[in-house]
Amino acid sequence: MKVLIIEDDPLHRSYLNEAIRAALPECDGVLEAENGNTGERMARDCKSAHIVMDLQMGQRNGIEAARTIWKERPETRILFWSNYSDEAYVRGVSRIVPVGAVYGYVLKSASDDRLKLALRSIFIESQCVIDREVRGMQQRSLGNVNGFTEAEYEILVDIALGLTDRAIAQRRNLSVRSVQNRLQQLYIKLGVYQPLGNQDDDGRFNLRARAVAVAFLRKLLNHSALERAETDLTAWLARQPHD
Amino acid sequence: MKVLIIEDDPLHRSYLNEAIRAALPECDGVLEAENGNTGERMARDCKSAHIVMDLQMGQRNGIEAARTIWKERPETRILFWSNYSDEAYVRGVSRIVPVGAVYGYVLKSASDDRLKLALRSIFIESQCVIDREVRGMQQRSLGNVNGFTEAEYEILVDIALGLTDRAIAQRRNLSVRSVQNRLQQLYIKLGVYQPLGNQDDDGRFNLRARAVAVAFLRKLLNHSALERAETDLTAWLARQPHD
DNA sequence: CGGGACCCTGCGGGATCCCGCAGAAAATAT
DNA sequence: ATATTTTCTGCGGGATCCCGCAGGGTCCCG
Repeated sequence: MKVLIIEDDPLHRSYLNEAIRAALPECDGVLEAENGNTGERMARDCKSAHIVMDLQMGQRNGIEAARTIWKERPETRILFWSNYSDEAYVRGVSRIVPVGAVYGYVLKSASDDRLKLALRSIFIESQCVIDREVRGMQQRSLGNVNGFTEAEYEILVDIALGLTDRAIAQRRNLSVRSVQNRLQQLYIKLGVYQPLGNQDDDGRFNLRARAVAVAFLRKLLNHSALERAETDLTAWLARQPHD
Repeated sequence: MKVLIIEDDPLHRSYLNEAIRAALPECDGVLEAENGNTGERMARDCKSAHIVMDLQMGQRNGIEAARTIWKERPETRILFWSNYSDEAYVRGVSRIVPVGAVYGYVLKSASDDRLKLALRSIFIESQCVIDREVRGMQQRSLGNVNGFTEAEYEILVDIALGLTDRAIAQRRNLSVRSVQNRLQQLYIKLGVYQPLGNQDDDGRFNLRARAVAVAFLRKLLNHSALERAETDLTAWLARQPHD
């Protein structure tokens, strides 16, 4: 059994290495990659079915890497070890995890023991381990009390990218009016909507831009989510016949 | 001589601690704080004039902390030790550094020796040390070849917050038309401007929203910059007589 | 002093956005 | 199968945005 570490911070990498050797004596080899690209390649080459990786790396995003790795071998077990529990990350992960896959999500702030326990649970006992904090957010997010539909999230990303209503309609196969309906939904859920009576702060905010701002502040969006969306968008634009 | 570490990652904290002891044998005490708030307090209490801190901490942003620390004692020497060289960070730092202050900015990816050298330069020899990569960005940014004016950056932040033209005009004491002029400048510099002939991708993008997206992708803006701007904004809103 | 470079400002118009209203279509419940 | 809810859609109008055009300041230079 081999374990692959994908993590760009050398300190964290060596810490992980040590933790893995301590927690998994049956492991006979720990490999290290310092970014998503080489991580993917090494996963492919050495057929390691056990991976620990950081989200948020400079070169190539952890989620991107995980997606392609899982696409090639869905039975791979991945433990995400991240600094943050941004909704953007959690959503990004749950979007790509294959059905029935074993994975984990623990925060770097977790204790030593917790990490080791997670390692054993996932790699030995085939059991998912999601950090309590992350799990809580997941519940809130998907259990639709104040959570965002896939449709709403999608349109949020679209306006964050700077698309017009018309472009979004085209992309999502909707009428312009429907796009605007969804936007209204979004504005309401983000608490940005302005009932007409409000004289105080009326007209101060451009709803569209404001929605993106609060989404960022709430960490519903973050840099890597935006980056991912941007590459998706350019791919779509390229496929598009020029009007 | 005492040194104060402000850094939320325990691994990095202990690494720093070790590096400081090794590089500065004349140092007779290393203190640690795990977020900006306690960092500020400790800086105030123990009158340490030598600080090493991370930007990007969960609790309270490094830049915020540095600002208040420098406001209280401008002669404090601060070494910023950060993962990234986002333009938003660099700009944020250079905005708050007092005239004549000694400070440094080195990336976490720098070698051991580089860090130790920086520590000695700043704390012993009173010399500023800016990482080459950061310095490069600073030049490009301020030497106005493709760099952004303070005015342009300001209006970028304003639209990122979701303000309307009118609100911006009010806030910055300008006419609406002037705001729009600056926006046009911004659009051009961000490479978002659409000359009218372009039939291909004409009308796909909402310039205002697109500008914000591009700024984020280029790391001209990031979460902490936005957060800072948001608190400034709410302060201004509170000061504002209701219409 | 006149010319030039720059920024601020008003005007006007076309494009876009925001959204209430109301009917059609689809999904869901009873 | 019918009722109810949800979603999609067109229409229309007011607000906002985007920006060309032109006039008015300020500052600098010859």
